Amino acid sequence: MSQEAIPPGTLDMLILQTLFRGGRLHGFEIAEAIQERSEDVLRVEEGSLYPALQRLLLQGWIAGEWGKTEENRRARYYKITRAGHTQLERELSRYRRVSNAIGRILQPV
Amino acid sequence: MSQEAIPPGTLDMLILQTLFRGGRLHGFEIAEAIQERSEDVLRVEEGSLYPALQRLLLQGWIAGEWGKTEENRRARYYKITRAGHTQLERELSRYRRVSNAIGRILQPV
DNA sequence: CGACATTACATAGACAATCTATGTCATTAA
DNA sequence: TTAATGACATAGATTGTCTATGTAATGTCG
Repeated sequence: MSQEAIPPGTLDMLILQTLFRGGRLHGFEIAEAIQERSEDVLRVEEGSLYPALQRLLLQGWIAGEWGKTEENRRARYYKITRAGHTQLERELSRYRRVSNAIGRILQPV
Repeated sequence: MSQEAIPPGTLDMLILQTLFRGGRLHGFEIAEAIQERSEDVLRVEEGSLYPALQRLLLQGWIAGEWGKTEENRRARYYKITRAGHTQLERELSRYRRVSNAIGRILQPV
């Protein structure tokens, strides 16, 4: 089944939401979670994921710390911050607003 | 009320859908229709609109002809072609697919 | 009559955000 | 000891929107 790219402007929201739901995850797990919950429709490339995580760190919306996976590999674990949660709410409401607006344009008569 | 930009990747679909519904419209009317039906949430800038119309013309998805508005101004009137309608269907189904996938990620538990 | 706002189309360049391609390093498996 | 995999990372290409600007024609108002 053909996978789709993440629509520009939604990646940060999807990462924040995934961390909000998932608690403490490293990069790979975040990408996997997005792919799985989308039922394989969406796929996050690593070249999009890691720069996005850096942006979110820099904004203070997520916090990260180095650790080890169960398979004993180094990995950076992230969790969403209080400010990140506020930001998530902002992005969610903006997304819904736009989404509904597009829906009104698309809906027949 | 603050307006939002058109999400990247959706403008062509919105134009095609507007022409599908509206019949024969010129550029300005298309932009107005999108803004109105979105209840003023979305706004298409001219710098986005006209290049998009050129793309669609080039692809053969819309056809255009010069005419006069009711106020006697020159304007280019567009209508959607058969190929454009096929393309619209493609873009609609892709949009819904992605939209639903994002919905699954966002929905609580 | 002349200045100005408005309508409508158009283009160049800026900018944002994703992707592709590539690379590194460490661990586990063959 | 080599190969495959997991995990992170960056550079550069690409795409598509926006901002800013410009032209031209019509209608309006002092």
